[in-house]
Amino acid sequence: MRMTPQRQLVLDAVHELEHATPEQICAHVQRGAPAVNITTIYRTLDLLEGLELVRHTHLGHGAPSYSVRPHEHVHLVCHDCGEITEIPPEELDGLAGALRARRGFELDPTHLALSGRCAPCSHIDEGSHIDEGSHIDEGRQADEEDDR
Amino acid sequence: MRMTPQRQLVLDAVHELEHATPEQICAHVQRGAPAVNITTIYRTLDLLEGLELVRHTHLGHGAPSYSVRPHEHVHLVCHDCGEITEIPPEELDGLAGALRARRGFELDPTHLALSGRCAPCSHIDEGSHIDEGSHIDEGRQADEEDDR
DNA sequence: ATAGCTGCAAACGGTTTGCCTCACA
DNA sequence: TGTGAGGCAAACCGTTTGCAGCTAT
Repeated sequence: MRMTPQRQLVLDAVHELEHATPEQICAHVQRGAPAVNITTIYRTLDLLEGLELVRHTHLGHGAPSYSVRPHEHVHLVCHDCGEITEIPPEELDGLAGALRARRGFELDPTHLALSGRCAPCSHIDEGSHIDEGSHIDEGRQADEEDDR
Repeated sequence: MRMTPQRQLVLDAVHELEHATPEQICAHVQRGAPAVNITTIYRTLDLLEGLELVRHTHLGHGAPSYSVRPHEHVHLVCHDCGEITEIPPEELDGLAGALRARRGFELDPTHLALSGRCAPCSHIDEGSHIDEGSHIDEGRQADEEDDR
């Protein structure tokens, strides 16, 4: 395997962006090297994943999110506002131990996100819609077209 | 809203199939009513989900899986062989309580699957590849093209 | 010369959209 | 008669494939 410029660029992009979809990585790479094709992004991500340099996480809907390998954590996705929170994998140790003991299942908590509602969204609902969307900013919204 | 024949058929299919993708539901419905279009399946699933009659779970890759609402459980997906195991949501009560207490996050454990390796796959690996793919049957495999 | 990497275009699976028609309250 | 449901075709996003040309060995 050769570490070509394209491959280095993709790896750099994954490092810089943290939690980026292939499309976002592509856009980032193309800012410096417009000729790079999205096909190459996909092929390279596959390759880097095989080398255990990066890994991807499914956040629920749409495209997976890539991050660099040593940087592992569990993702909590709010399905109201789309906010993503990271927590250390150790918080799932109890569950992981139980699953291993009870059914021999080796949990890999970083590969799939956990879904639910973040604190602000839970509170909004308790107080019967105080101010719809108050803490939701432009960046990424999950209103109607939420998930799926 | 009217409970049209198509809608009833989709709801029936979700009941009968349990954990079916929209495409599978469509195929099932079309066995009895070939004219029903996949568009209708999607629209109806959306609708039934809004009515809280069904819900979908992301099993990681590809299409989500729909099941009837009261029948809830957590899914464990093996990313070696693709096997799906169901466990009662109560097994995550400890984790859910911790997330709620520590960060106000209301976990919805049925919406996203948990990923890892099932017991047989873990054992294969411990014994350094005794018989590659021994317990894996034709139905659904996850070898190379596994996830993503 | 030959392998491997890349770009391009086309296909793909899953899903959504627009539009036109139809049935029914 | 007007509203909403369904069918169809086309668009869409995310991803993969085939193939041809290039490049470093």
